[in-house]
Amino acid sequence: MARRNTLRLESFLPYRLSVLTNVVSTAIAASYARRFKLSIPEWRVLAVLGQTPELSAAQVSLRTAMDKVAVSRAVASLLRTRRVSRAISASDRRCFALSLTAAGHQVYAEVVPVARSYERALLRGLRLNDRRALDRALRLLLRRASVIGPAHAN
Amino acid sequence: MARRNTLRLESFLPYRLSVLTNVVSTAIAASYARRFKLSIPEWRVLAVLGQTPELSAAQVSLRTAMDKVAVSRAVASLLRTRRVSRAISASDRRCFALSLTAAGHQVYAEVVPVARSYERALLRGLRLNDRRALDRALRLLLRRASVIGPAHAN
DNA sequence: ACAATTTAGTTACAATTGTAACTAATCTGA
DNA sequence: TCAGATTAGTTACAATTGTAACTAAATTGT
Repeated sequence: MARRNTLRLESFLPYRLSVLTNVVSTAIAASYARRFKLSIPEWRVLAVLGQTPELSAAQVSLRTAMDKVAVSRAVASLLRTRRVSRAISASDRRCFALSLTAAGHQVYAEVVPVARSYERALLRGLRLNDRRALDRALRLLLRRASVIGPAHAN
Repeated sequence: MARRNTLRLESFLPYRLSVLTNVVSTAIAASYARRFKLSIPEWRVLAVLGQTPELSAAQVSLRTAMDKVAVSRAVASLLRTRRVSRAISASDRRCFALSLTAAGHQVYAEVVPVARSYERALLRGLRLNDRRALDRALRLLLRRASVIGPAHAN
C-alpha cells in the first residue's frame, strides 16, 4: 500500500537532486583540488573568465550564480596564486576588470578537458532522447524554482 | 563559432545541477524554517522516521545519505524540541531506536503536503514523458557518479 | 575468556559559507 | 553642485558543515 500521507524521501525530487549534486560536486571538487589546487568557486570564476575576459566581479557574480562575497573570496585566492590579474576600470573606478594571467590560461586549458571528460562519463549510458529530455527538464525546473521561490507560501 | 577549448559553464551539467539544487534547497529550507522551525537535515531525519520508525542513527544515516555527524546533530536538535524520542536498544546497547513523538508526527503530517505541493509546483509544465526521462536520468546519473567517484583519475 | 578490532554515537576543532556592516566611488535629482 | 541614494568590493563575524579523535559497547578470533 502506497500510504497517502507518507513521503518516500528517495523519490522526492528535491532530495534526489540534492544527493546527486552532492556526489557530483564532491567528486569534482576532490579532482580539481588534487590536480590543480582549485576549489569549486575558484574554478567557476576561472571558467567564466576563460570564456569572457575583462569582467568585473559583479558580472562574474551574475554569470556564476555565486554571491558577491564568494566571488570576492575566490578572486582574492586566484590573485594570490597569480592565476587572475585585475586592473582598475578607467570608466568606473569602483570596479576591476578581471582577466586570466598566462598561468590562469594554462590551468584553464588543463581543467576544461577534465571537466568535459567527467561530464561525458556521467552521461554515458543515457540515450540521446533522454539527454535532451534532461536538458529540457533542468531548464524548466530552474525556471520554475526561481519563479515560485521561497514565496511558496501556499 | 563554438570554441572547442572553451567551456560554457551554463551548459555544463555539474554546474547546472549545482545551481538548480541550490535554488531548490534554499527555497525549501526557507519554507521549512519559517513554517516549522525545521532545518533540512532535521526534515530528512523526520522524513525517514515518519516512513520507518525505530531506526538507529546509523540506519537513518544510510537512508538519508547524510553522514553520521550530521544525523547526530539533527537528532540532538529534534530531541531538544521533543519531536523525536529514543530508547536504548535492548539487543545492542550502543544504539538507540529513534521514533517520532506525537509532536513529531504532527509536524510530519503538516510538512508532507507542503513538500508534495512544492514538488508538484516544480514539475508543473513538464510532460509525462519528460518526467519519466528525468526520473531515469537522475537514477542513472547517481549510479554513474557513485561509480566513477573522485577516482576519475583520468 | 579475553585482547584486539569494529561499530554507534558524540564531542572538539577546523574550514567553509552566509550575513551584515563597512569604505569608496558613482549616480541621481533638486 | 552637492546631499542622498546606489553600487562595487571587502572585511568582520556568525552559523553551518566537515574531519578527527574520542567513549562505550559489541564482536571476533584464539
